[in-house]
Amino acid sequence: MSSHAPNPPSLSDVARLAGVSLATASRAINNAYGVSAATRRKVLAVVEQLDFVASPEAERLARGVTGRIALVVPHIERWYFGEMVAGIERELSTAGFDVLLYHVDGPDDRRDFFGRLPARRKVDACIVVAFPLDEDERKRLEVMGVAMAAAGGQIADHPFASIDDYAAGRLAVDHLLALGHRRIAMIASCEPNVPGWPVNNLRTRAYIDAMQEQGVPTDPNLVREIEWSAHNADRAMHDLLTTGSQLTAVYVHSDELALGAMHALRAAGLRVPEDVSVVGIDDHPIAEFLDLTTVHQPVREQGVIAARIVLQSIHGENREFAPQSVLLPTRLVVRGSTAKPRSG
Amino acid sequence: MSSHAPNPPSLSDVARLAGVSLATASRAINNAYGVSAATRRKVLAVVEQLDFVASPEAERLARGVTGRIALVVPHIERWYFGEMVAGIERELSTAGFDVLLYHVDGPDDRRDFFGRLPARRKVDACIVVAFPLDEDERKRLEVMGVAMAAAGGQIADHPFASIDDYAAGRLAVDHLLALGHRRIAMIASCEPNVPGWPVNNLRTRAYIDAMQEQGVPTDPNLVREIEWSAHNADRAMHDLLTTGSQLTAVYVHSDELALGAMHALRAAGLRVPEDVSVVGIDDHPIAEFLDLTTVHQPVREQGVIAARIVLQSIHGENREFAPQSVLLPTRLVVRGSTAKPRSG
DNA sequence: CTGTTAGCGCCTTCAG
DNA sequence: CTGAAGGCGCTAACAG
Repeated sequence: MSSHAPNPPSLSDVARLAGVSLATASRAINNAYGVSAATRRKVLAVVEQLDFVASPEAERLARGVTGRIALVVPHIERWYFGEMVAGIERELSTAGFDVLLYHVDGPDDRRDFFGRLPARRKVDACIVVAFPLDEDERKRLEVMGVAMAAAGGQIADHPFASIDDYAAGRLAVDHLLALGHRRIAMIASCEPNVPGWPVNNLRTRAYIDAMQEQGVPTDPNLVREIEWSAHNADRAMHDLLTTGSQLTAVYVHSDELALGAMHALRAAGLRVPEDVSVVGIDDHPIAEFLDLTTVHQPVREQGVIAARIVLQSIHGENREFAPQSVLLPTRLVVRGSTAKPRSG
Repeated sequence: MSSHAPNPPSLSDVARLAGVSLATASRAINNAYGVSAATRRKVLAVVEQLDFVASPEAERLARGVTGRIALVVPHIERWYFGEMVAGIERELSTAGFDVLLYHVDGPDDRRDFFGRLPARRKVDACIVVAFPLDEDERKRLEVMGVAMAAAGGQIADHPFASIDDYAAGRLAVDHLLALGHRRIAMIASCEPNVPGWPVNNLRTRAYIDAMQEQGVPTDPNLVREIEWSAHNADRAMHDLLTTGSQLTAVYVHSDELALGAMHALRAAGLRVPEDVSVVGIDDHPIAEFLDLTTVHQPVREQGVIAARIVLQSIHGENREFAPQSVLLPTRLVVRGSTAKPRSG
């Protein structure tokens, strides 16, 4: 409990004060076999007294592992990502690992991160959160040469924890269809510069399939693709409305985008759900207070599982043993933003 | 670009292949003085070829610094905290530091973190984000013996970057008062178990002072203190309404709480701002879409400045040189949730 | 300008 | 059960 401004006590201090050798002190502290109970007690007493903590640098240099795991995450200010990080951090720190945070947001960050790979040689594993990577970026990650997992997404053939975005999308669109809607618009989000990101494809394909299965022709005039932001969703909704497409419902790729869409609806003097039904995806905490019908996904859990996956592959490195990927379930949460179409 | 599964190349590999000594290789790589251009080129070529990266453990063991900074943050899933982290991370990584993330949420996390101090000996400095600490926790933090700064709050006499919560509160309440409101309710948030946390005091005191200056008696029936959550705000608003306190406006300590309050208002069949005006604090991204009048605070900037503060104190450790704390400005953002009182 | 020599603080055979 | 000695990979004087 004493504050040591000058030099932290070293193992040799402990050894000297306890009257044993360095080796013995080390063994006692690490609970290794072959130390008498009395000796260990003596050493630990000194540790306590000196408030000794081993230098991780030295410890790890000698041992050859870092005890750290890199967490690569974009948009950390958004609920989804923060929630994911919360789950991951808890699991990792409980397992005794430290989390090295790499926030990769804009294209510059991105180029910098994958170019320099600042986490290289600093971690035992790496978790990438819902991050669409291009081919080059994936290759760069591999040169880190450590275990890897994806949370809320999928990267090459690495193990992952995520949801089935297609199923989630179907839940939302099928709900609208079941209510009797036919003129259903979609506001789809797409990552800039990464056209192939699966999430979008799947949530979009769910829409297309669901409509077709009901024999409803999908009308390009009812679809808008935007870069993720409530502003863009607001504008897209406004656009959809003025284009005069006679929609009775709108399926939005996420709740925060739905917020933007609802704003545009209100601005246009339309009521939800009387005039237009709205359904989102995520079950973001605000959804409840917006009375928004949405598809719930367990976010924190995805983080927890991704963390367990890398922990597993760190520990089982030697044996041939591939961790299992996990797809978590989603469920429709019906609130007040959806209803039967007026003229339905 | 080659992936090295077996053993990463070491400095001695580089030295051998370049035909120089370890020391020279090290100097060439670290841009130290006293290396001929030709030699350096040769060494760097080998570095490139081998895709060599120095072992941070060894580097730091030898150098005596860690190149890491601890970030202690609660509630990372909330916008405010995520935004703060984004600002801090960017600044630190640009300066070449790695960020060790410690998410401290519930009481258990808390006890664990301050008990074990997992960051001890692992970092050169520590940034604490808007975290109310009790006396014991602050003392524990000191034993880490490194530079420290607070972002969005204040800790003992450490330098900090935050806003003037009193001024922010005044901006909100004075606005309501100026519109003619007199029956103004307040929904105040308080951290559990930390009654003395300044933020709440200041935002609350702003309310009290503002009312008194206008000669409006503050009525305890118009005030509710809750633990931070939109749910609690919802309930508090409901309670305020049913208590029959004849309020015409409500001042809420933050935008996310205002969302809950607005939900209760809507549920009660009341309209904003026709029946009740609502004002929040933060200028959370959703505020715009809720058409919520609020007080803007620069969150990311607070993070950036806190980061600069610790960087400064790391570099200026030797000289007597205390970094300056910073109070960032806030401003009222008037939207559609506030208006003159009906009977005003 | 470059090579040699000690450590940095701890873990880990290998003897005793 | 315990001590002595070497080494993890790199940096930093100190000589040449």
